[in-house]
Amino acid sequence: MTSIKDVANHAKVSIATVSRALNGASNVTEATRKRILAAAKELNYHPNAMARSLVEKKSRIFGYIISGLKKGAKHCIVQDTLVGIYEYASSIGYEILMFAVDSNLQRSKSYVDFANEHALAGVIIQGLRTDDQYYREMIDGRIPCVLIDLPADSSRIGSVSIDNAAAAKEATLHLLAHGHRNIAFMTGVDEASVSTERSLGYLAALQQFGLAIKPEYLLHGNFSEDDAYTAVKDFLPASPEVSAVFCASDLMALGVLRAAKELNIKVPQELAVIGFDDILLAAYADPPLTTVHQDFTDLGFEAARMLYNIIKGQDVPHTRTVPHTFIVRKSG
Amino acid sequence: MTSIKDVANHAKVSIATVSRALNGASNVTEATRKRILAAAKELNYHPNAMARSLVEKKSRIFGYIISGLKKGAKHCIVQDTLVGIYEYASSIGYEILMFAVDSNLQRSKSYVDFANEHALAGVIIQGLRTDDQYYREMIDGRIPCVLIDLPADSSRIGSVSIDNAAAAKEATLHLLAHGHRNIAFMTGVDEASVSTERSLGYLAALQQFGLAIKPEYLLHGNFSEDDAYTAVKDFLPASPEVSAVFCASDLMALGVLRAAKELNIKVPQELAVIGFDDILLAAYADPPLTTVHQDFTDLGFEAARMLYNIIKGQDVPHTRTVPHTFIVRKSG
DNA sequence: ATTGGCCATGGAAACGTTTACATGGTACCT
DNA sequence: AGGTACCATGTAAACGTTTCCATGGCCAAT
Repeated sequence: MTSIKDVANHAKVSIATVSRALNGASNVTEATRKRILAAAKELNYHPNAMARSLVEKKSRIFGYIISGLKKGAKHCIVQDTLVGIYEYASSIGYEILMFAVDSNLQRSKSYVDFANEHALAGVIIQGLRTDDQYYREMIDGRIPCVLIDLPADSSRIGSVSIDNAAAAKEATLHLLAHGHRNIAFMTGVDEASVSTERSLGYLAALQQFGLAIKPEYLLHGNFSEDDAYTAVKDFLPASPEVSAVFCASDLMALGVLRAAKELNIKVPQELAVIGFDDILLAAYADPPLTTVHQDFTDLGFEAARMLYNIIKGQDVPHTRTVPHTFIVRKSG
Repeated sequence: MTSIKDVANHAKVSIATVSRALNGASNVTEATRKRILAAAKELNYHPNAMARSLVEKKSRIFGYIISGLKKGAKHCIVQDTLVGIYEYASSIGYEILMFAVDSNLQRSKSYVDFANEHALAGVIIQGLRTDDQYYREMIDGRIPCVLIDLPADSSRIGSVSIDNAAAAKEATLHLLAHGHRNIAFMTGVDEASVSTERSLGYLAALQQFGLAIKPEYLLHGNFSEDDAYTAVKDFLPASPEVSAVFCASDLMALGVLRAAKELNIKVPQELAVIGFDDILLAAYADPPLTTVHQDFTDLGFEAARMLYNIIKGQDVPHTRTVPHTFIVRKSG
């Protein structure tokens, strides 16, 4: 590999000058800069990222830390988010290093160590529960963080998400407007803030219509298709007055759809079902799912953009709400 | 950050001994090793990846180079593959750095430069066409490569894929066994070896049944749902004798399904449709797609495993065929 | 004409590792 | 007892950058 030394020799200057010229420092004569640029190009020189990071004590790499990256996922959330992160990162010459935190994958090190070892410029965290073992240490550390779908409880870190409460309220209001009065809600997991936000939206809509809140209408699906299926399979026959189920995720809505089919309950005639996320399968479900669309690519892009702003010390808001869309299909 | 120096001071030894102890060199007394390990743990020491890579001239990072990572993909191939790569990489303490090559994303540098700058231990390449601008340079370079779904034309590099020709033959034989004699084939793009392999399998099956090959039955879908839709929309009405279409990808099969629906052609009664890949949507299509299942997570895992073997100089075969499964659903 | 200041460039340190080589002690062999 | 060989440990160089500080030339001001 050709190093800065080779360029220096070739251009008959010192390595210091080469470094300055290549990094756009002002104090280099135009003539020498040109000579250096020419030499660099001729020798096909590309700076060694590690040497640079070592001296700068900071790499030009974003960490993308995700929880729940596992085989056979029924959605492309990670991929879609990655596209957005990648798009922004590549526009500013940054790379993306992956880290998956998975309970059944015993890593020898935590993502905190991971971030430090590679002197990451910043990390984007997605899908993590706030009760995670290392969460506190990470966001209290010295490495800039942007959280996707997690609340930022410190002004030092960023947070990006859609307005989950508003979206959930919107969806519930849609059901209410169509005459539904006994609407069950399938929650995800309590440790995920999006889940509680969506519950809040659901409750707010009921309240707006002056409806009493029935705790027995809150079902627990753990963001899992199977758990939702099980929960609803017992619940629906026992509560025939329920005419609609609003699910905090499409995956759970799919489970509800499956249960309804097995119970011979017609969707949407006898039961309206609404999901959340608009994963790929939502449009292909039978019937196609009415749901809240969130654009994970946008979410990723905005997260990366915010991260870069934080790194650059820009004084920008550290919370960003990305628009969502309510999509009416056939299920409710 | 605590460095090796801190550990050395704390354990009252030189940094060289610390390095040796931590890297499991044999020539360290058990007593000092223990003392060093204790010191490292107490100080929460983690070696700086960049400093290490710099002196070793090789990082412990795999590059994952993909073509066609874009917003709104209708499949999770990248994500699924990533899971497999990640699983193996993390088991050996390696990380994954992403690189997307995309025509509409003008990167300032090529993936060859990318790999060199980061002194990647190796790269896994997926989705690339062999006529790519940098392909030759990359696989002829000094960085170990494993290709997914690309033929390895050199013994220095690895290649992982399913047996595309056999799978395509299997699918075509299935149609033939069900009485179909006029079977059209929807190809992907000629520059993708999987596409030509699948063509070969299709032709081999026809040949086995002693059927003449009709060039007009070869449709061009460019691996695109819309292109397949367009191609078949003209073709089907003009060729009523055709009773089956075998597509080199599920996405194209989806396009065919859509066209058939619009042409009021019943699938599978009037037209059998078979796809390839078994993407998530295949099972949810209407009717559910009969297709060839390939496990991208396995593919990724095997690619990473092979890459590591190559790096370690293991003398293993540089071509690996991962099992596929033919899945009969409702479409053909 | 001398001095002061600015500016382009160079020298060298520093970043945190690994590792080749040097060193000194201990145990074994003759 | 003297020498030798081995083994644990230390010293220092090297990896390729960036950047602080030094240097020297040139121009302008007195």
